[in-house]
Amino acid sequence: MRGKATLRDVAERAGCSITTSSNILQGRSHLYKEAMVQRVLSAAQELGYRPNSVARSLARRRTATIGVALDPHHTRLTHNFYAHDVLDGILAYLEPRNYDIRLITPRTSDPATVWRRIDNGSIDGVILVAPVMGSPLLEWQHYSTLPIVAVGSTLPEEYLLSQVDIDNDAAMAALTEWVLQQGHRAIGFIKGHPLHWSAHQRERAFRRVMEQHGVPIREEWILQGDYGSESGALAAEQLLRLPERPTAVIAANDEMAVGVTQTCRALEIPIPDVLSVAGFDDSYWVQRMGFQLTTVQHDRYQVGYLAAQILLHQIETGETRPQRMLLPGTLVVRRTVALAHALAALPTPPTALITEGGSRQ
Amino acid sequence: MRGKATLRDVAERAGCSITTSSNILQGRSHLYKEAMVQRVLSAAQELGYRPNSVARSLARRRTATIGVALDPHHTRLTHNFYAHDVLDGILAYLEPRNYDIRLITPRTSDPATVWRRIDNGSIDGVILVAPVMGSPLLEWQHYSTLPIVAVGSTLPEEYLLSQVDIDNDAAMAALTEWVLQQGHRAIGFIKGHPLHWSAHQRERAFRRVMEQHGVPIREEWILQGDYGSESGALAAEQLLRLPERPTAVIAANDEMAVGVTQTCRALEIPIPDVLSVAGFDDSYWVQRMGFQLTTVQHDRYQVGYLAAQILLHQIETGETRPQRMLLPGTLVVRRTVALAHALAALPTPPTALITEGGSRQ
DNA sequence: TTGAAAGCGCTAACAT
DNA sequence: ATGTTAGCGCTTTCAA
Repeated sequence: MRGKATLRDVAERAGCSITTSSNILQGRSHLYKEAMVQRVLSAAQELGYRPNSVARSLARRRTATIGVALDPHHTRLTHNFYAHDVLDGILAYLEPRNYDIRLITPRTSDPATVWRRIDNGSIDGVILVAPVMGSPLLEWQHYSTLPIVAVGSTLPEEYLLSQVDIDNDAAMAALTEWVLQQGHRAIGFIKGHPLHWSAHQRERAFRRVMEQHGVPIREEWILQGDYGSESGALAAEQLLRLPERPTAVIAANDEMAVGVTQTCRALEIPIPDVLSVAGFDDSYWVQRMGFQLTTVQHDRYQVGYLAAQILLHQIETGETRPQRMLLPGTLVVRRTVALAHALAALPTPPTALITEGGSRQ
Repeated sequence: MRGKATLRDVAERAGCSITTSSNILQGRSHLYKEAMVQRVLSAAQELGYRPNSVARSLARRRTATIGVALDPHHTRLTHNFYAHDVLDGILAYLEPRNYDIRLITPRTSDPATVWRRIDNGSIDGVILVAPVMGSPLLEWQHYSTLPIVAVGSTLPEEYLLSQVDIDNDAAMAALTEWVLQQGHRAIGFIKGHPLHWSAHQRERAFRRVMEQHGVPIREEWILQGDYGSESGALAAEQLLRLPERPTAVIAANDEMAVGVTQTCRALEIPIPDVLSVAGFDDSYWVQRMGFQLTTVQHDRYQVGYLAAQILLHQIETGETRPQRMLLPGTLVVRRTVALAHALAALPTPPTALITEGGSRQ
């Protein structure tokens, strides 16, 4: 019985038409006499009636479901903390609005296949999570007319997509500025995964600020990483073997920064006394595990939340002109970046800033 | 045009009936003449036809979608690494079978509301992820007849649910055995969150093994935690303030074990020289962040994978008798548990065992 | 105030 | 080898 009563059953029991039941159960009871309303309501109650959302979707041509598509490049959700925060934000926005989420994790790179799965009539719109360069997700133009919002990758305009992301450029610029303000001039940089736009944006910001301050960039101190901690550890090994070492290194994300600290521990190079290390992202687990990493914090939850909001707006209004939204980051000063030895006191840190744990020892 | 061609359009263009198109596009082309097949196929191709999955679901009374319901107790996916692994496993099983996933994250504790969202005709079955004691997810009996599999919580039989989980009891027993074998007799224990069945199961296993070995349990060394690292840190503080301290402490999960190491660092208590610490779960991030924690590893991915498999089996066969499947863990010996001072060489470790990093220094 | 009827796009018996 | 027909369970004009 339960879970299978249909509108027709309710109508029969209440002694009215299906239309009437439908209307009343959808809240249009002002059209009917109080008695009718009661009959329908209690019939539904007694039968444990619950509308079949599939039938409803078909009739309404609206599914109240949005898709969340993860880039096939990120094969495992587990290892993709970015997605977790974003998903949380998306869920937080959608849940109270009675939208459901369909998780789509294509395992192929063929856009036709990918988009056949995404746009098959079961969702009203889709959020693309951190599409990398060459992602099939970005080839939507030939395959779908669904409202789309991309998050976690600031894409070139030509993709014609609404986007919400953190402001990689501004945040990395601020971080670099700050490291410079601490008196460092010999600064290394570990780049992120080359298929991620963010990696390039972060690197570019670093370079620009260095140039603006007239600080020379030593190319041998710029190393390739892939956002994984091992790559950070490896890069650090290379870096620290060099005859001339930097006094500080900025990693394009926290995980690589942790890799650097691991190498330093192995090599007995004290942080920050001999080498200052800065990360980027303020990753939950890094923070959680007690690393006192100086980094930049972002509200990725908010990224998801806003993306969902924009998407729903697009769905509901039909207004689908691409818009881009970049959220600012916040410098988080902890303990892994020290004043450079040579120089003494310098102007105090910039505006937006969190200081934790007091002293920068 | 794209995305909106219907079966009817295809039929018209191919000059045949809707049935014919439907049959051919579903792969029943052996029924038809080659010419017909070609006409339909190319008509579909030209129109960019893609079946509407909502309509198909309604007609077939099958959605090819399964729900993954997260316990409302775990408000944020971000902080719930358990769910990540399990989700990965679920996705890995379902993706190639063309099943989709609907993520359901109820924010209320009212079972009627929760189940109205879950069982609304849009899914063929549901996986309950780590339901805690008192979870609305467990009140399915009055609200749903859907096939259900619970993962991440080994529930009492009376819930009449199929379950897949790690074998908390056996794994904690093995870990405790091993700590005992290292010569420790003064062993503390930090309990997990009291609403999790796993917390009780782990504690019980610890106690049982201690008793079996005739090692007295000191209740002041058994502390309450909540699976969070702060709770581990706090518990350690209490523990280490005691006049008599244990030589080893087992935390009911890795995160709390990390908390313990943090307290130890602050108090300058060397691990494992003065205090041995063991964790449980072999969490990805803990491992990743370079903690050399001795712990127990579980294949949570496999838990998800199997759960999906069992669920699909139930859906496809109608066979819904509850079954329980517990996966064994593996001891992972790293560096945070040392031989107890008093005692020298003891019998070598038990069977299933991974040794990493060589020496247990 | 209520109900009849058409239809959402597809599937699947059951003809022919 | 192909088509007719009757739904799936609901929404929504439109008429009464």
